[in-house]
Amino acid sequence: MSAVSCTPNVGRPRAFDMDAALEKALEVFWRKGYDGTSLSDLTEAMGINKPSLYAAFGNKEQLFLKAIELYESRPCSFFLPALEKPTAYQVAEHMLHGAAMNMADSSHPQGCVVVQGALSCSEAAASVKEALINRRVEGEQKLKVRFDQAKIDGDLPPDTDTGVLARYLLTVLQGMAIQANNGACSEQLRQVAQMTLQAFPRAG
Amino acid sequence: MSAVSCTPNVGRPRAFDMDAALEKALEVFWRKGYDGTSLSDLTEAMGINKPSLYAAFGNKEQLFLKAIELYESRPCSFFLPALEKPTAYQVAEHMLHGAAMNMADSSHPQGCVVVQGALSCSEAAASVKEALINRRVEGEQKLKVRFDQAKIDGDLPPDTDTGVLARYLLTVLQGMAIQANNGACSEQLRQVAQMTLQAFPRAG
DNA sequence: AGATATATGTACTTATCGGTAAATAACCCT
DNA sequence: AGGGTTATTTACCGATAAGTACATATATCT
Repeated sequence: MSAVSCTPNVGRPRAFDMDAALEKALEVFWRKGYDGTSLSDLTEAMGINKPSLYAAFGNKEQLFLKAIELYESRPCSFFLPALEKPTAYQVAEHMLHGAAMNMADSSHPQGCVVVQGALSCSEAAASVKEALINRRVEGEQKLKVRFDQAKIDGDLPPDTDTGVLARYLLTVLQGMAIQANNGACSEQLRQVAQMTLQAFPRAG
Repeated sequence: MSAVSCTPNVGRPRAFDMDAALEKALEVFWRKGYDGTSLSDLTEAMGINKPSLYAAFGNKEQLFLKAIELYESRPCSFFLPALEKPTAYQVAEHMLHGAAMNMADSSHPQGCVVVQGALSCSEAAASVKEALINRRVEGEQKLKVRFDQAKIDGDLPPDTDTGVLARYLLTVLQGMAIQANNGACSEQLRQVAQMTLQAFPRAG
C-alpha cells in the first residue's frame, strides 16, 4: 500500500502516481525552498494541473509538509537508522558518513531540505518554518536521548554532557548541509566527518 | 564619509539617511531571505517609497548585495578581525566565540545572512545565491591561508591539513547559524564552540 | 530671480502569485 | 444503460510581485 494515496473504488481514477508526483514536488522544494517555489514550478515538475494538485494534496503548505514526511521516510534517509547503531560512536559515525554521502549526492539537490527548505522566509511561510525547526529540534532531542542511553550502556564517559554532545553533532550535520550547498563533494564532507569523529568521546 | 552615499551638491537633497535605510534593508533580508522579502517589506522598513529605493540603490538585487557588504563591514562582524589573531588557536577561538555571541544576539535576526539569505531559492535569486556562495567559499579560503601561515609560524602541527581544518571550522560556524535559527541561545552556542576548540590541534 | 538638477509621492504597468468555479471525462455499481 | 462519484481541463479570480512614468518639490549655481 502506498504511503500517501488512499484510492476509493468509485469515481474516475487518478491519472497520476501520487507518490511519484510527491517525489517531484520534494525535489523542487529542496532545490528552491518554500518561498522560492511557485505553484507553476510544482505543477510543471509533477506533470499535473493545479486543480489536481489541490484535490490531491490540499494546498502548497500541506504539499510541502507531505514532501518533508516523504523526505524523512526515504530509503536513503540516514538520521533515524543511525540512532539504532549499538554504540554512541557508531551512531555518530553513521550519521556523519551518511550525511557526507547523501548531502552531496548529485542525483538530487544538495544539502538537506529540513535545513534549507524555509530557513529565512516570508510571513506566508512562517508555519512551515516552524515545522522544520520542530523537526530539527526533535532530531536533536532524540540524539540526546540516545546518548543518555549510551551513558547507561557505558559507551560514553559518565561525565558526558549529552545535550551539548547532541547539539554539537547536529551543528556539524547542519553545517554540512551548507557546505554541500557551497559545492563541497562527498569526499570533502567525509573529511569533516572524520575530523568530527576524532574529537568524539570514546568508551570510558 | 559615508560608506554608500555620494551626495552631489546640486539638485534636491536626499530626505533619508542611506546608511540607516540600508541597515533596515539588511535587517529585513536577514530575517526573511531574498525570496521572502518583497519591495513593500523593504520600503516599509526603510521608511521610503519605491522610486526613492530604486534611485538610491538600483534594484532589489543590488540593494541586497549592498546590504551584504554592509553586513560584513559592521563593527560586530567577527570573521575578518579574527583572522588577525596571533595564533591559529586564537583565530578559531575568536571566530567561534564571536559567532556564539553574535548569531544568537536578539538585537537583530538570528543566524547569518550570508548563510541564510539565499540558500535554496528561486531562479530570480540565482545570482545572489551565487554571490553568497562565493563569500562563504572565499571566507574558507582566507581561513586556509591563515592556517598555512600558522603552520609556518609553528603554532599548528606540520602535518595539519589546513584545507580540511578550515572547512571543518566553517562547517561548525555555518551549523551554528542554523542552531541560532533553531532558537539556541548564546550560551548553548558557546558550549558548541568550546567542544570544537577542545578538538582543535594545538602547537607542535 | 531663474535655470538646472536631483528627490519625492502618486499612480500606474505587466506579470505572476496562490487558489478556485464550472464544465467535461472516466470510472464503479446497480 | 444510467446514476453516482471522482478526476481533469480550461479559464478565471483578486492580490501582490517588481519596476516605472510623470508631475511636483527642493536644493544649488549663475
